[in-house]
Amino acid sequence: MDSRFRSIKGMNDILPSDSFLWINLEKLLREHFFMAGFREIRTPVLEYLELFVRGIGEGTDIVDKEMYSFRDKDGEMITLRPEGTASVVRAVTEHNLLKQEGIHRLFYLGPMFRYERPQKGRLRQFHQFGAEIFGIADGSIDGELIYLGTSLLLKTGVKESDFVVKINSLGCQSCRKNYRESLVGFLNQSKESLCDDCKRRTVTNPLRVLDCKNEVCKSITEKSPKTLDFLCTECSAHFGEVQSSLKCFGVKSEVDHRLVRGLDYYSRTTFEIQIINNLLGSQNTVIAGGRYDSLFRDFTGGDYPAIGFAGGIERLLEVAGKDILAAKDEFRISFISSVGLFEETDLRNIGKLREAGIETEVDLSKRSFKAKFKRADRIKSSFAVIKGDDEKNGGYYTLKDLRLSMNSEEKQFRINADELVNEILKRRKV
RNA sequence: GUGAGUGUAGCUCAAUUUGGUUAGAGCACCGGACUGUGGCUCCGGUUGUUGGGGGUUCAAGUCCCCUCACUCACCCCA
Repeated sequence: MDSRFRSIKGMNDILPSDSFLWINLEKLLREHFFMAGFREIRTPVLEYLELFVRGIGEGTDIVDKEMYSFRDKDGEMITLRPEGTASVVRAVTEHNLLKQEGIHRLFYLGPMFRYERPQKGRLRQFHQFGAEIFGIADGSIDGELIYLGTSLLLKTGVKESDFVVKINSLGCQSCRKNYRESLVGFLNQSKESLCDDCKRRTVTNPLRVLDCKNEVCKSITEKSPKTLDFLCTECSAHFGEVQSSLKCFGVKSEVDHRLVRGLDYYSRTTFEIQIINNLLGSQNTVIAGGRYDSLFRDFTGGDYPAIGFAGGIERLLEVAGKDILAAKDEFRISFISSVGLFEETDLRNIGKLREAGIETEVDLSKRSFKAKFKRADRIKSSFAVIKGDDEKNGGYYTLKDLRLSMNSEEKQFRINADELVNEILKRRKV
C-alpha cells in the first residue's frame, strides 16, 4: 500500500509461501503426462494475431474482446496467447512433426493471457496445462484422454466425490449444421421469453443459448432439440466408442446436452470436469476440452484428427490437497557466529555443507546470539553450527541439534570442521 | 463492459444501537528476565496520512459526494 508500484490488475505474484506448491504441482503434472507417453512442447508466449483469429474463431469472446494484441515495432500485429492449442498445432504443422517423428502426444504448461474482469478462479495472467493427441480419430482415445484428466485430479488429492465428468458430442460439420437450423427454429418459437443476451445469441451463436444461466432460458432449453439426436451414423458410432471407452477406464460420466463450449474449433466430443464441492465458486470447471478434427485442415489443408484438453493451474491449486503438494524433507541448518568472527575457513566449510546437499543459512546480522537462535528456530533449522570466541580459540565448532528437547544429552557438543558434513548427514535421518 | 460488497498496524480483526476527547487487541517483530543458546512463561517496546480527495459539523474511522484498489457475481471461460 505504501509501495509506489503495483502489479497489473489480474496479474499476481506467486510468493515464496506458495511457489513450492506450484513447483510440486508442475512436477506432478510432468510426471503424469510423461508416464502416458506425452512429451512437453514449449511454444512462445507471443504469436501473430492471425493465428488465434483463425484458430479460435472470429465471433468468439476470446478473439473479439479478451486478447492482448498490439503492434510490434515492425508493424505486425502480435498477441499474448489466450490459450495453448492454436500454438501447439501451429508448431506441429510448422515443423511437420507428425510426418517426421510420428509424435502423437504433446503436453504444455505455462501462462496464458485474457483481458477479463478478475474474479475467483479467473485472472488476466493465468496458467494452464494442456494435453493434445494427434492423428487418431478413434473414440477410445477420447476416453483415454478424459481418463488422463480424472486420474490427474485424483493424484492431486481431489476426491472422486468432488468432481463430475460431463460429456457431449457436437457431431461433424454437417450434423452441426442440421442441428443448428433445428435449434434456431425451436428458439424462435419462444423468442419473447428469452433473456436479451439469448435473443442476440439466437442469431449470432445459437448453441450458446444452451448454457445460459438465466432460469427462464434454462427451462425453455430444457425441451430444446439435442445435438445427439442430430448425429450422423459415423458421429453417433463415435460417441458410442467414447462412452464404452470411458467405462473401460472406470470413469463415471454424464451426458450434458448443454455442453457446447465456446471455441469454434470443436467437433464431435466435448467434455468438462467440474468441481462440485464449492471450492471454486462460480468458475468450477477445472479441465475442459474436446475434439478438433477440422483445425489442421484450416491450418494446412491436410486432415489430421486431434483431441485435447486444457486445465487451469490456479483452479487446480484451489482444490488440490495441500498436504500432497507440500514441501517434503525440509532439512536445513543455521550457521551462527558472534559478530566479526567469520573467517575464510568458515566460508569454505559452509560451501562444503552446501555441496553435500545440506541447505545452510548463514546469519550475518549484527544481532545477538539469542536473536540468531530465535531465527534458526523460526525457519525450522534442524541444526545450528556455532562459532563464538571459545570455538575460535579452540579451533572447533559447536554443533547443536535443535530438534532435540532441552534436556537431551546428545543435544550439543564440540566437533572438528572436517567431521561436520559426515556428522550432520549421519544425524539427518535420526 | 454491467452489478453488488469491502477498504483501520506487516497479518487477522475491534472501536459501544444514533458522529464525541490520545484509534485498540491478538499474532508477528525488537529488547529484557537468562552478561554465548531457540522452543514454554513473564515483563516492556515499536508499528497507523483509518485507501486517496473534497464536503457537512463545534467535532468524522463513523454521515454525504467523487476517485482508486481489492473481492464476488454477470458476460465468457481453464
